Amino acid sequence: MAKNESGFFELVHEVAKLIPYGRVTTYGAIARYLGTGKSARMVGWAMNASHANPEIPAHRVVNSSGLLTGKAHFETPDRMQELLNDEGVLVKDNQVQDFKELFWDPSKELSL
DNA sequence: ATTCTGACGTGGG
DNA sequence: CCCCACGCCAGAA
Repeated sequence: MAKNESGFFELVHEVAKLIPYGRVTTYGAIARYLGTGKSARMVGWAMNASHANPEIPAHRVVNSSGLLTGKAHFETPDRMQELLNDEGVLVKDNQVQDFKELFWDPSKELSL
């Protein structure tokens, strides 16, 4: 693993796997951490490949608003909220409660 | 090479 | 609060 995969996914996947239990992050935060900057779309897109990597908690990745935008891409639309709820992350109307507190910024946490 | 599409982000009306 | 447009860049057809 960690064999310098030139693939953009690999970078996103590794960061996603670093997301602590019961925490959430945003596409933009990951994109920023990778240096992609504004290309937050690429992050979400890379998450599409996460289907091949069950170790990647895509449910912990939400948009800047804390909305479960990618829930539609899960096995079932309710699966994402279900998983988050199981981790202690309260979700209401596709929106993460206390998102600000649960927000885990890689470029910030990993930078310490 | 060209075109299109995105699980986004930010800003403006 | 809602809707629209632009930027951004990597990969697939």
